[in-house]
Amino acid sequence: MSADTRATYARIADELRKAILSGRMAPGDAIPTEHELADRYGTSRVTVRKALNVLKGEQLTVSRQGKGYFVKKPDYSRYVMTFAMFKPEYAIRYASMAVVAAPEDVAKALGLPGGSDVILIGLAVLDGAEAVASADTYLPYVKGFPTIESVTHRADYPKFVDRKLWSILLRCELRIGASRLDSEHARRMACPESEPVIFARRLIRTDEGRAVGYSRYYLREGYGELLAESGYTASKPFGSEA
Amino acid sequence: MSADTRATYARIADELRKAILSGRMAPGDAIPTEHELADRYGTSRVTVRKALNVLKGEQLTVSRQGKGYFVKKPDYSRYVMTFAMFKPEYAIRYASMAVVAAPEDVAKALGLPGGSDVILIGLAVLDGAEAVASADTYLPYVKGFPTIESVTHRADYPKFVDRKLWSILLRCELRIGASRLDSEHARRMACPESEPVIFARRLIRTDEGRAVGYSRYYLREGYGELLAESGYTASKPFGSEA
DNA sequence: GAGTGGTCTAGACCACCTC
DNA sequence: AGGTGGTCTAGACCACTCA
Repeated sequence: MSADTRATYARIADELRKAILSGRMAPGDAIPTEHELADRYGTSRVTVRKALNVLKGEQLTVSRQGKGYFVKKPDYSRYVMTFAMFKPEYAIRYASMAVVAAPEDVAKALGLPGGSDVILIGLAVLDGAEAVASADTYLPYVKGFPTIESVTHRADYPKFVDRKLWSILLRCELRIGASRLDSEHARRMACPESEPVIFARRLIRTDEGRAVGYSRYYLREGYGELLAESGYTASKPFGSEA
Repeated sequence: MSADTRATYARIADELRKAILSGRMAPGDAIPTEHELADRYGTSRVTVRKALNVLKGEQLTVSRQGKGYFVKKPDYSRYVMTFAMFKPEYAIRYASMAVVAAPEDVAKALGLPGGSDVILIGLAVLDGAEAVASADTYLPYVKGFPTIESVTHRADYPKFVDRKLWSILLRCELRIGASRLDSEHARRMACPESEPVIFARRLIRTDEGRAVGYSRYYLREGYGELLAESGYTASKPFGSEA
């Protein structure tokens, strides 16, 4: 009786979503067929499909041709994490900026012959006066391409990358481990050596697999924790609306 | 001239995707209008919309009503990570299983009064003979609900949760830091004390925010690294197909 | 063969943006 | 006012599954 301004597909999706999230429909359960939902809501099959696709985008359902739609089993082992390294509240102090011979692990990660020239950008992340993180970024040294100067104007390396220098299709791999702080980075951050830190390495590659950047990160306790989220909330940011 | 068995919308999506990923269309660029694409491919607007929604689900485009579709700026600071703790190639050895008074951090995380009874499940993860990880899981002790016995039959806690004991709507938060191994867990894993480890804490909550589980994880170097991925590949698992 | 989801059409009207 | 995307219809045919 009340004026319902919402779209029909959104109403259908809302009611099904509520039934799933409340547990009224459990993982594996069949969802009413498209025809039945179309009849029940007095709408067309296309509209019902749109509602069901919204739920599919939210990772709540799956469909199998010839069988039907089913409530999906959630995957609590998949997490969404944000890692930007340079939080806005922190400052950056450059420690080194040079063309150097690539260390062995760097050459291997970047797929370069041992000892190739690479650009090294070393920096510390400061929370006030205290250094809470340290990073070494290595870029393949290609004449005339990403110059040191262009990099220095973009403290945040991935943002620099976004500026169409490379195509949109980049993939980042982040490997997270724990380590003791070595003497070089302890000195850079002026903190006790052998302190336990998060040791993360990020490899940036193009879609063809060519490595275009490699970074080592050392995160002290003061930097904060890496926060990852799973479950329904995690799927939302990637979900489609239609 | 060749028989094209693919669906029309898939072909349109493929060509647009290629244009975006190759850099031919850059972030911020406008995508041809629905009408233009419909004309160009000799198909209906509905089919074109389906193709565009596929790309939207892949996080490659955004649409703004009244304006058009645009190539989206990628977000390389969002990562997708898998963390299941119990890899199939590893074995599990239980170290303790008891009802205990909740330690302070556990009580706080679970939102219980200090000293409340909680179920503690301590275990080590074994790679052959060597312990590579250790976990302490705490569950609120509710009479007759998740009993110790039911938990022991499900080494993997989230899987146990999936069995409809709680609704599908759970959220996991994983906080990742680095720490030194304390004496208790060093003893449990029979390894040197003060070894640097990944120290992760996972909090599981219902959609209403009620905490239903809290775990502390200690991951040694031998456990392996946590791998997180970003970029186009990362958005795929969550993308919608329509 | 009956029922299911997957694809597709040729229109329609609305909401929003820009000029 | 004209163009854009957002919603929706009432059908159609195809591909797949299962009895």
